[in-house]
Amino acid sequence: MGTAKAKCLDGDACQVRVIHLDRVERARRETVAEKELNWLSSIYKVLGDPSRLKIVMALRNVEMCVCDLAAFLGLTESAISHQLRRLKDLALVKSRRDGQVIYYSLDDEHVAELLNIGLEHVTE
Amino acid sequence: MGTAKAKCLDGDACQVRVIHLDRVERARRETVAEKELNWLSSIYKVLGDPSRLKIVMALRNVEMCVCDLAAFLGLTESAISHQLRRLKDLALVKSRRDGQVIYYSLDDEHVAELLNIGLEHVTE
DNA sequence: AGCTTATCTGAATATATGTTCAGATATTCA
DNA sequence: TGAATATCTGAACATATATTCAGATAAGCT
Repeated sequence: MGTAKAKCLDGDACQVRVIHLDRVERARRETVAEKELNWLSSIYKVLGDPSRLKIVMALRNVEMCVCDLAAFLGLTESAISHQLRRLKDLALVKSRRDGQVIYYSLDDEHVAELLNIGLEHVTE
Repeated sequence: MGTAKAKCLDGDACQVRVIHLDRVERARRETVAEKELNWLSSIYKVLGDPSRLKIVMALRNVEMCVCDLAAFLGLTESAISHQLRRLKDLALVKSRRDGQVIYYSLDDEHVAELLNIGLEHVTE
């Protein structure tokens, strides 16, 4: 460790500079699988929009339908529907039909926990 | 509750349709403060990019410098630097200078916890 | 002081994304 | 069946964003 001179990777081309080869190799060994990492990042990304986050935060407490959420957020029902689909595609939200009305709620305990940890961080 | 007829909000204009006024009002009462919600969503957003998530995942285990991370991710050092600044602005990552080298690591226990909960969700 | 290394910065570009609009689908009730 | 309600869908547009490139800053070494 310390200030080892730059080393090369990737065989011939050799354009990559590395100071701590051991750390890079360790990171490579212990890295999360690409597939899971992409999945996880898409989950964070979907929560990384104020409208969607407001939706899931509301759904922590009450089951709601599209037009309730539209009234709550002050957005078009169409906009809400688009966002709910993204949340549903990632299995953060589930839906239940009762007649013409479709009720949305959180899909999973993990989701609520993810939100709670985040809230803790933000509210100290 | 049930199938109450559409009601109006926002006074005169009356363009907002609501099925469950009680739920909307409850959501309004229990909602997270706008400021904290925006902050939290920006934290999720910054983790919602595969490159940045890979960076913080690596930093869970080892302190690393810019060019180590560049080698690990296969990206330009400039790109890494840009991303590290975003992570630092949100206090997810902190830095420590040792000579010419600047070492980056996670700033907070909450961050690691946030990542671990996410990983649990993704890896079952 | 110069030279090298490590990191940062700002402009530029190509891509992704949130919302709106207009219209389609699905369900209920008369 | 037809009308009304609730939700969905796809195109379009304006905005945000990740990366690259060229050059700037900061620290160590001779």
